[in-house]
Amino acid sequence: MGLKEKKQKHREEFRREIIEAAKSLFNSEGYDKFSMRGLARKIGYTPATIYLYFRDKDDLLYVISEELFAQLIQSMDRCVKDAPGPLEALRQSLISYVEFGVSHPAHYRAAFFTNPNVYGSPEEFLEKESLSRHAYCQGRQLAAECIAAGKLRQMDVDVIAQILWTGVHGMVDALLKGLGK
Amino acid sequence: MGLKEKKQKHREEFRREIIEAAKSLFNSEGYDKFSMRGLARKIGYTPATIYLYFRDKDDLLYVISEELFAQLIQSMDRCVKDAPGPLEALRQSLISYVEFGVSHPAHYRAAFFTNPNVYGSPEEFLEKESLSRHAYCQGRQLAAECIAAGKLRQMDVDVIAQILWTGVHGMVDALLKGLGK
DNA sequence: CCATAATGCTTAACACTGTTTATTTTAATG
DNA sequence: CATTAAAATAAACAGTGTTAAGCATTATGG
Repeated sequence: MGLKEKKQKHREEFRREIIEAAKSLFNSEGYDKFSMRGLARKIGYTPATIYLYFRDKDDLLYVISEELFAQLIQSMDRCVKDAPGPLEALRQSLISYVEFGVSHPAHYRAAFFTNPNVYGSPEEFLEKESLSRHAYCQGRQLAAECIAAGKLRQMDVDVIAQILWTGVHGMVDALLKGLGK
Repeated sequence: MGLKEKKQKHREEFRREIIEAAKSLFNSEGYDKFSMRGLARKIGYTPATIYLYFRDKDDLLYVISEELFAQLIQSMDRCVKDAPGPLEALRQSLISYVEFGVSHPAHYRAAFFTNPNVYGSPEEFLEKESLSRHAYCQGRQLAAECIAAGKLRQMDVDVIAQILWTGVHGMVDALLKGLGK
């Protein structure tokens, strides 16, 4: 009987409503001002209701972050498609990472600057198959292709990938802090 | 009469006691678990007492951070003294920055990864004459000397300084997250 | 059609947080 | 010793994330 499916749909629509409200609140109020109670107020429900749709605050933030990383991956894919070669693809991907970071400050902060992290401990991050991790691996893949094509000096792929990520991440952080003057 | 001075000394000794307890609690419990109430419990006083010695939580964290930056500056000075030339001095200073960061994770997080920041808004950071800022300027000075000595390509000092800081900061962040495998 | 079961939501509480005000205790001074 | 100044506190305010218990409303099986 299709009633149960309709129930399920209703449930997921409400989930979406919460996520969208959370995203909006998150962007307007910033990470530290964001609260479950405030979100509940915004959607016109009791705080406890949110917990029927999300395990806890971290779960909600995780879902939001993952959706943003999906966007980043899309953007990186576009870079790869449009680029004439692997080096340019890598270059543009790194640029799109920085753009991604600076255009979603609160989310970027939540994903990378806070503790306890929404992506759990470093070990959990490495084990769990998140979109965040997927984006990183995609960057590493690009670097590998550059090495294979002789466009980048021969070296450990993980080393170069981490150097590159360290660079763009530091860049984003500096820009978010307004240290780029 | 020297009694008032002795009062003052007592006051400062108590301040130190709070700072030391806070530092210890900070390192053992981490940034997010640190609380004024927990600190008060630790030193055997009421939370309100701390507010007779520090304006608020941010003030206390600021003082702690500044003391750590004083250490960093000392370490950088040693690098400059021991190095044979400006380039090596810069190199060693950058290394000591990373070492500084990874050996004081909770403090580093508080100083750089949280919002609201203990160093206030980016504008306030640039205006206020903090030791944090002093350390940065010292690094820039080293870079300038390298350029002057022809050891570094001629370019805008602020640009190279920010590139370097971005690099080591990203490095520390990656290491703190355990992404260095 | 109605009793039963399940669902969705809320109320109320727990255990915290930072911070302030008024009050009491403690210590120093005239 | 009484008075005054300083230090510490109790109690409250306003907020946080989270959960267990209760109350409706809705769907289902007899």
